[in-house]
Amino acid sequence: MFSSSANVSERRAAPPSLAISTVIFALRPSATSGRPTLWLPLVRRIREPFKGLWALPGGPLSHDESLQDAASRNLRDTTGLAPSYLEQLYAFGGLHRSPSQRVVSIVYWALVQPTEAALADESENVRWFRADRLGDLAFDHNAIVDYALWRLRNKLAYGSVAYHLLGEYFTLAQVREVYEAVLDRQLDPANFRRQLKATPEIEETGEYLQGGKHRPPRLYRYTGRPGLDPDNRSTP
Amino acid sequence: MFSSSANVSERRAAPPSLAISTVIFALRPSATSGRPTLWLPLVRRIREPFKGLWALPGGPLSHDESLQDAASRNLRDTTGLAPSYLEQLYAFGGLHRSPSQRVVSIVYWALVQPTEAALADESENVRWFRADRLGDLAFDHNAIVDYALWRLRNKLAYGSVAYHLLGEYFTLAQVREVYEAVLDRQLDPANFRRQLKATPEIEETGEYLQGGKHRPPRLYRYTGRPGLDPDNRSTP
DNA sequence: ATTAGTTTGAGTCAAGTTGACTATAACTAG
DNA sequence: CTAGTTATAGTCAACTTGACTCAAACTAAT
Repeated sequence: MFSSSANVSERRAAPPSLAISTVIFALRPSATSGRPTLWLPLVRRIREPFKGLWALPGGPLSHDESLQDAASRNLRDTTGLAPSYLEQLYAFGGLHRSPSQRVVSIVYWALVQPTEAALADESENVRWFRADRLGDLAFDHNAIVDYALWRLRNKLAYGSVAYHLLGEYFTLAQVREVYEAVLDRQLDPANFRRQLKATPEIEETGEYLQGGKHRPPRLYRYTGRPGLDPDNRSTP
Repeated sequence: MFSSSANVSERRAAPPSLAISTVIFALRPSATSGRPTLWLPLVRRIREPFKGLWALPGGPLSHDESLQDAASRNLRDTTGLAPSYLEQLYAFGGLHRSPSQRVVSIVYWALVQPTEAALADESENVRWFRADRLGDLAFDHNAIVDYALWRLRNKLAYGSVAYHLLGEYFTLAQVREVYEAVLDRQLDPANFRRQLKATPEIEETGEYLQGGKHRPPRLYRYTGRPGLDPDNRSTP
């Protein structure tokens, strides 16, 4: 370990250190509108640099775990959550990301289902924030979150990722609400439903969602595997 | 540095080491058909592990260069080339990628123009191979090349990347040949040309390519920036 | 000079997709 | 029983895509 007071020659001599961080997205009802919105958990820095500021959950890579396992553990340690989707985002390795020491961060992004997200740990030093109202984060973490959001929007348009923000059963309107929250624009209900019904990975169940105030919508299920990055390729 | 004979306890104690590698694509005429085909340069391993096998160009990350700079230097050192396109591919960090030591490799992929590629260094220990006929490579490099190919095909379909495999001026038929080489299927010339003419980043020049055996085709130019990953976002 | 061969480049047509919109069905709250 | 609201189906015009035809422009061979 290197202290934050490492001088220049120490810094030059040190090999770049390697860390894993994760951007964790979940849907929570907005405080104002009640509609689902994107939220993510951050942890407060308890030491320099950036002491007191909020940052992405992360930590060093231990020698006996893969990158994805490290991200997964990291997520469980800080929030108590198990992700329903986990993918590598990017390796950030700029020279001046941390003032004290050269750090290369391999960042993952994750989606968790709302049932899980509801029972997530929250404390003095772990808190959930709306993804569009984060304030200034430590290091380059604002840029990282921006990129993760861009990726999420992209994957969403591509098609396969929305369901991992929902539970096992969902209505087509709920899927549309996910799209509307993430893309931040309204979508035509009828046209959206037509597209979803055309994708074979969405299976109609016999069930209906009861207890609503209006006509009960049919429940659907997602059948289909995510993976296309190297770590997920072998599992069909 | 750790020797390949490091014992188990040394291995457990060592922090994972960090390396940069690059998958470099260029177009060269096929020996048989003469049509453009994808080729990439590999370097021969001169020490264990995998001594004698071919591997992707790569090396350690030095403390004073960014990840992208390291990939770029690495490319220049082994092949003498400057890339016209360079993007991060993935960070590979499986536990058993190297038998002797835990290595995390941040891999970039690059495209070089054929004029450059023609004067690339080639030697006993640096040689170009057809991307579809590589044989067994060192480490997990076959999987890495497969993933890079998958990414290339994807980006191609997305639209912006084909021109970086060509020179500054090109005919629409040359662009089609790039697509045919990378996607490995024939495309209808008339429909393909219609699509290209609809993309605003392709600009008609007044020039024609002379010296062909048939009707001289018009020359075009690509105007448009690549970047969408974090390292290239600020440059508009 | 003429013709055959080849590639460029424009256009047509049917099939499929998308966005805007209308209409009906099925439920709840009063 | 009625008004309000959401679910779900359907229509129609605009646009996109793939298969195909055809003329234009050049070279090479007769």
